[in-house]
Amino acid sequence: MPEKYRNLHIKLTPQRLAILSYLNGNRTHPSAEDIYKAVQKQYPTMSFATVYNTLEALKEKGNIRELKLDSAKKRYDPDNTPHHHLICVKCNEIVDIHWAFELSLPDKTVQGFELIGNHIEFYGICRKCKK
Amino acid sequence: MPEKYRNLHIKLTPQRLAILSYLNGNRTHPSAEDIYKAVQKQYPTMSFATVYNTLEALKEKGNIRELKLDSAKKRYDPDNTPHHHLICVKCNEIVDIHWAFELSLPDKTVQGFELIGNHIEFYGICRKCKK
DNA sequence: TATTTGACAAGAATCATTCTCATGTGATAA
DNA sequence: TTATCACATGAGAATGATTCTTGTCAAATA
Repeated sequence: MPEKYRNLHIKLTPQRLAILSYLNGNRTHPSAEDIYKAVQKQYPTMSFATVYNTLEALKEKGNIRELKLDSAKKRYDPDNTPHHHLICVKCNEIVDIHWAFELSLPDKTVQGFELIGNHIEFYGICRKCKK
Repeated sequence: MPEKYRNLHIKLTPQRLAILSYLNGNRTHPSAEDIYKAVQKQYPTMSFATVYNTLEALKEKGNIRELKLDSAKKRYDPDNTPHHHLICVKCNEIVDIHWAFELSLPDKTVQGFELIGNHIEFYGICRKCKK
């Protein structure tokens, strides 16, 4: 069992390990379907229920982030260090932006909200789609 | 016909005017269903097709923005001036943040993307949900 | 007037996601 | 060891937002 999964405190079944192994180091920000298809090669009986249940558990533990950048489907990011995203408006490719910004807000603009965090979406056209 | 709709260049039917009138000045970032319910009071035969068609047309003309902040459904913002959003992680209330930020990126981080724009999501807990 | 164009509305279709439920399995208690 | 419990799995049904289809209608134009 990889060191990084030690503190997950969820039952690590073979299916869950396969999902974790697919996510580990993955920079493609896969959807549930991407994960399902990939893991199904190894576990032909894998069901979407298991994929979604596992993603939900990982999300709760803070191991992955759910992205709303793609309006057609949720996508997941296994990199839980703070970072932002750049998305191609044509093909929906997502790349990570590891660059810090100072984003403080004047009190009067937050209307009594207790601020928790932020996330920047950059929009653009990727190299492939420009051609 | 209100001045601001002059340059829309779409056919302004009664149904569309009702939708525009509901959106005009609306700061609640309504979903398609919110719009449907509101306009249905005036036009009982209103259908979702008309709501979605109209929203699509308005989006194309740059009159409204489609928001992806709420993963359960698309929400629409009739304010087309540049601004960011603050969303309550509990009730999904969205408020506008009219505050400008300098968000330039070093070339090496954009991986050949042609940058178009950006949008910041601030997360927090609203006054009501804090109680 | 005849024709064309595009909007409307009802409902069907699609599709991502969630739910249900029967079954299985590993851990723990007796 | 055996019984019980908690929870994961998987097949498929259900849900619900959005999109599509199709027939009808009305305004605009020739």
